[in-house]
Amino acid sequence: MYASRLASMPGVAMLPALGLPPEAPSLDALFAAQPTESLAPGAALFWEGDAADYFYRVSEGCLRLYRILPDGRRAIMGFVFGGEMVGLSCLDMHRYTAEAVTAVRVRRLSRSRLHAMGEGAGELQRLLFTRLFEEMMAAHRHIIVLGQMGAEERVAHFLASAACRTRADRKRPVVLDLPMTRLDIADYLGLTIETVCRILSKFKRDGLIALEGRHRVILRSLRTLQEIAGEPDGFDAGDIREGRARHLAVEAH
Amino acid sequence: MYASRLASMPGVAMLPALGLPPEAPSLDALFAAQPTESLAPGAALFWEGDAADYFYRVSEGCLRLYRILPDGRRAIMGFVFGGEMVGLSCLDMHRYTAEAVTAVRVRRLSRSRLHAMGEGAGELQRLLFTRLFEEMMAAHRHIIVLGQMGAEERVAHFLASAACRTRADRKRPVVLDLPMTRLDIADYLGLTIETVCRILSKFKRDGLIALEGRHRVILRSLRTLQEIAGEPDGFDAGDIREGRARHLAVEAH
DNA sequence: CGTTATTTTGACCCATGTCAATACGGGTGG
DNA sequence: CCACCCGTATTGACATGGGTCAAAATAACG
Repeated sequence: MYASRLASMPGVAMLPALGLPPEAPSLDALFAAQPTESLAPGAALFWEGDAADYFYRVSEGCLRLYRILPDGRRAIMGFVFGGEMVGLSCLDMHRYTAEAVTAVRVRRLSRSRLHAMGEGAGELQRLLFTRLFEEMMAAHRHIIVLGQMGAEERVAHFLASAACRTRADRKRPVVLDLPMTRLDIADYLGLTIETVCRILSKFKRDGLIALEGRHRVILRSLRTLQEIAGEPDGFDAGDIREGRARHLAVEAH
Repeated sequence: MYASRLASMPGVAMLPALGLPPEAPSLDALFAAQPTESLAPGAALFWEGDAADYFYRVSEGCLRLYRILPDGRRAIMGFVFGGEMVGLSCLDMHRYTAEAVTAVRVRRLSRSRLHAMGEGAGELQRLLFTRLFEEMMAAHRHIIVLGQMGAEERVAHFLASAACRTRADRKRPVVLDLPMTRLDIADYLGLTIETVCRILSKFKRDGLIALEGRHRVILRSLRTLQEIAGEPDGFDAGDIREGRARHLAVEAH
């Protein structure tokens, strides 16, 4: 289970060390100095249990992050797209497997090396902390989706938040390319393939989306999807709606 | 909604600054230098949306961490018991409300001040990172529980992991004091009160637990509960069991 | 084009949620 | 110390969302 590592596994390239402008050692700049590695679809970037010696920045493609439970079920913790980072949220070893959904291009950064040069640079620490908090927020959102939302809400939320990641403006037809399979989506949302399909079909019938092939979804009404999802995220709704709130005090008497 | 803060809100006591042994500025030591504050049951330590100026160490009692969704549902993200910390996992403002379940005693530490002195002390940074990772791991566990496990598994997992937190040895009768209500448990596990009750009753019928009053649970067979929960946590089971694994390749042919 | 994996749809069933009644427990005032 | 009360918990009857099983349709790939 710990076999089949990276296709290419070049030694860590020399960092330009302190040759970078010390005032802005942006992570991006550090990554840019690293060689690019490639992963074929289905290949693993790292396995759950591997030593977490590096973290990564995906420049192109899509990864799925998952754990396999003892009885074989698979829980997908998240997806990573081009421009995003993976591998920070663990101390000593990876807590999940990262596997290429599509062909992927990544650059890696040595954790220990970064740590060493980071000692001085509070700036870097700050960046890492921030990234970590973002992951934490994502985890919290996921917990809420899985713990409180019904199937329809979950799928709507999935589509809506995918749309956000593309920075698509809230205006008309957002074209999404979802590279993962229905099973991936199901394992991510804690549903079954069939349920995901049925709900996508329903959204289609209702004119909320259009499906083109297996991986292209056109959101005809992101607004409506967001409503179904119960607001993309927290805020903007200070008013309590309908009634599913057993913990609220009884109405005025 | 942003009202009713702490009962007592003393200014941040002077830190012994660098008077502490610089080689071991343990967080506990820092906390110990802070005055203790008290919270009555139901009182909030902080609210979702509050500026995250401090973090806290609970010396006694139990807190629930939750978010209220726009439609009034409540998602409990976790519970905090004596000896544990809260309030780290956010950058600028708290992502959930922390509310006392029982009477609580806490000490607070100024985030900015700690940050200032932390610049030099890589040791401290390291401690915070570690705590953060632990929270991350807890979040991941929670995601798996909510996404993949059935009601019975969820409750078993809840009991088993509560038992672990008390550091009770795996040997016979573990006596748990669960200060939260059934509703709290339900909102934490993504279930309803009724389901939680029914499953507890079933466990009782099956001789796995005994209930004493509303808050005391005696685990007669932690082992069995852990099995129901599908292993307390990941490992130790390299073998794949029964069949709920659609993503596994078809059996040999 | 044919072959195979993925997706979609349908029929059916079960685990949980919902609604409603009852029982318990823990505090209060007599 | 006992009787009463109210919030919490438990139990039951029933409804239903979503899972399961099975078949058909569609896409991807050689």
